[in-house]
Amino acid sequence: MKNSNAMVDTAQEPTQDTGGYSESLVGIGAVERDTGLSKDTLRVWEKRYGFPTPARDAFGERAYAREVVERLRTIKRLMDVGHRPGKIVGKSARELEAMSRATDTVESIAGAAAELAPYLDLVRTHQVEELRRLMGREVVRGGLGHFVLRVVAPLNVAIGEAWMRGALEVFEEHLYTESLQIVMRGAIANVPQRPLAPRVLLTTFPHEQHGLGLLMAEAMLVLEGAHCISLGTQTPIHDIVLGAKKQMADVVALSFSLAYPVAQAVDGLANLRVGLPPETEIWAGGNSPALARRLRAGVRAIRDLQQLQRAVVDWRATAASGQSSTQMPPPAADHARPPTP
Amino acid sequence: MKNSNAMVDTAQEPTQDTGGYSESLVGIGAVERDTGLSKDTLRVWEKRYGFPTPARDAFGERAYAREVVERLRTIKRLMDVGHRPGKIVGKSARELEAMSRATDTVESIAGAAAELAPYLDLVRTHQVEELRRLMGREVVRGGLGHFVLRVVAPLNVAIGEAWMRGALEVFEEHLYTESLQIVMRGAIANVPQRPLAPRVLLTTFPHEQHGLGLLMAEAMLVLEGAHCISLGTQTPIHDIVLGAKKQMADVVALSFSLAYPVAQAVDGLANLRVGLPPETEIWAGGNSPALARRLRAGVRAIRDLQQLQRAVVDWRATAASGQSSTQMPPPAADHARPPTP
DNA sequence: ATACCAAATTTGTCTAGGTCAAATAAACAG
DNA sequence: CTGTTTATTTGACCTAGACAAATTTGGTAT
Repeated sequence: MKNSNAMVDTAQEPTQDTGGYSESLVGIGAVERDTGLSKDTLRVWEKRYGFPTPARDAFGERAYAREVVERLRTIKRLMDVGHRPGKIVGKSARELEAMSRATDTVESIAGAAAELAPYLDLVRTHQVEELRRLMGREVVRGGLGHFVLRVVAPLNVAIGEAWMRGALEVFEEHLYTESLQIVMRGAIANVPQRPLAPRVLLTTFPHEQHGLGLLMAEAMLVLEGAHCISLGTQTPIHDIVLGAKKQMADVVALSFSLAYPVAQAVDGLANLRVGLPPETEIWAGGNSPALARRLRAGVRAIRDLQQLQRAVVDWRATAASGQSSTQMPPPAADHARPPTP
Repeated sequence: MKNSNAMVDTAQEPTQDTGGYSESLVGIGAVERDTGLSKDTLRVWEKRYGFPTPARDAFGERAYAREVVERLRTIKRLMDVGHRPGKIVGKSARELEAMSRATDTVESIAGAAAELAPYLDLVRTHQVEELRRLMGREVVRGGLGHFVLRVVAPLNVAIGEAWMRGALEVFEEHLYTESLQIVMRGAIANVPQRPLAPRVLLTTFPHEQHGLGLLMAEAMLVLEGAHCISLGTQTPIHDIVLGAKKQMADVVALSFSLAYPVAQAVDGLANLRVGLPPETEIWAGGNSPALARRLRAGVRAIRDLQQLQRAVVDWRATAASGQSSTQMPPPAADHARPPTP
């Protein structure tokens, strides 16, 4: 069969520091994966807006330049913030950048706390060990809850922003993610555990790449004393249903990243709802714009991490009448114990 | 725009336990997501093999029945193990099941060690806590190296097999993976760390879903006293190159699962080789058949985990003449310290 | 101004049928 | 039995058009 990524794999030049001119072109399939824009969409944009107008390789197949993919990503991001394709597809990189900055500043003001600078610096200088140590120290000092709410959440925003405007390499983002994951998993494991209600099954839908949201949610839930069962990322809906039943979960918690296709999220949630027994709640959190819309009945949108804790409290209040685990013991203290000080 | 999931949303009946006859039909987009078979593939199968032949909804669009999707999933599974579409697409559910079972027996004989039974039982009965505890205990008792080599490796084979023949639900496999990950990460973090040569950058190529191999490799490397920097899964090749340079890695270690497309692996390795400086070694491990072929010069195939440790020894022997870190200190002891006994 | 409804526009998913290189299997030669 | 052709299989990609749902626009009544 025709190699799905002939161009992707082979045409990719080393891009040496030798200011090399690199002619790397990628196929439509690769662009779909990288941008989240379907092949259909890419083709229809080409026809309607005249962009992108990729070169053609020897076989007459579309060959997109790197910068074009980059621009498409920017466009996708602007669309996620509410812009309409017709207005922005076709605009020059310069214009797009202007728009990005316009939106940025709005959020940056809110987010750009100076306290994050040390973390960002360490990421940019690839000081993994030091980064991990700094995070660990912060967990110990302020507690896991404090760490998640005041450090991780805003840091994620900052990192995401930096990545979007190209200020961060992919591998730097990977280093960050990996470090954070290690620290948080360690911290979660060290929260004194008592199996209390509700039983919460955590996971994401298929194709959701980002697992950090899940980890943050787990942290908050564990602190609240809930009993967490994480399936990791990318569980098919049918299996979420199965798992929830077998584990007798009271709640299924899902995480949706900004990039996750809205249609799939809405769709999936609807399917999940019909699949699960009515008494099993569904909590959906994350940055996805899908959660801004009002969701179908029986799905609760969790807009931020504090709300997640409130949801637990609510659940306990409601469940007090009719559930087996009627007791409402006080939540665990809001801090993790360090491994061995 | 046409709703990608009109049918999914609306036509899907509750599927209550009330033995209800449910007429739930799903659109082609949903099937693509659920099975991983592209729309193109589904349409071309329909034409060539006469299966699946979905009903059509009011708008003339394909509407697939639940059981059909299920059967497609089975077919996909068999294909992942090497069966060709032409031979199996169109076979009845009964025949497919027979094939699934046939594959087992061959491999089962090799793998089925009785010592794994306790683990498998716990997975099948969803005793996550207990599973985690059992694993943790084994780590403490026999050491991390022993755990990885004698338990995790064969267990992975057994689990993979069970999954293949449908004896394991997806969510059970997720539970297993998640538990194992927690235990191993914890154990790795507890190996006394001294930053020694070689510096090894660990990651996988894009689309590689399985991260366990990576974790196992990291465990062995850390035990050998190597300095590991993990980027997690799915790093674009270009970024692996960038990361390796910035981190001054001596070795880039990749993991390839059985399912990973052979062509992409070979291709990617070639690209990576030209991208990296010649003195940076590439070690490729995993179950992928791609590693059985002889690889291009400058890429070392790591066939099993012991060989990985040997590779480290070899590297040190070679590097002794010409590298900065010439010393060859004894590797760390082959066991992790329990968190707080 | 504000709320609400209807018409016009925008947008992306789907349909159909065709082409072709790469991967695999089969046939054949040494 | 091991290579080397040749044949077959397979899915990614292509063009071009149809159409429902979402969004915007325009108008009207409150």
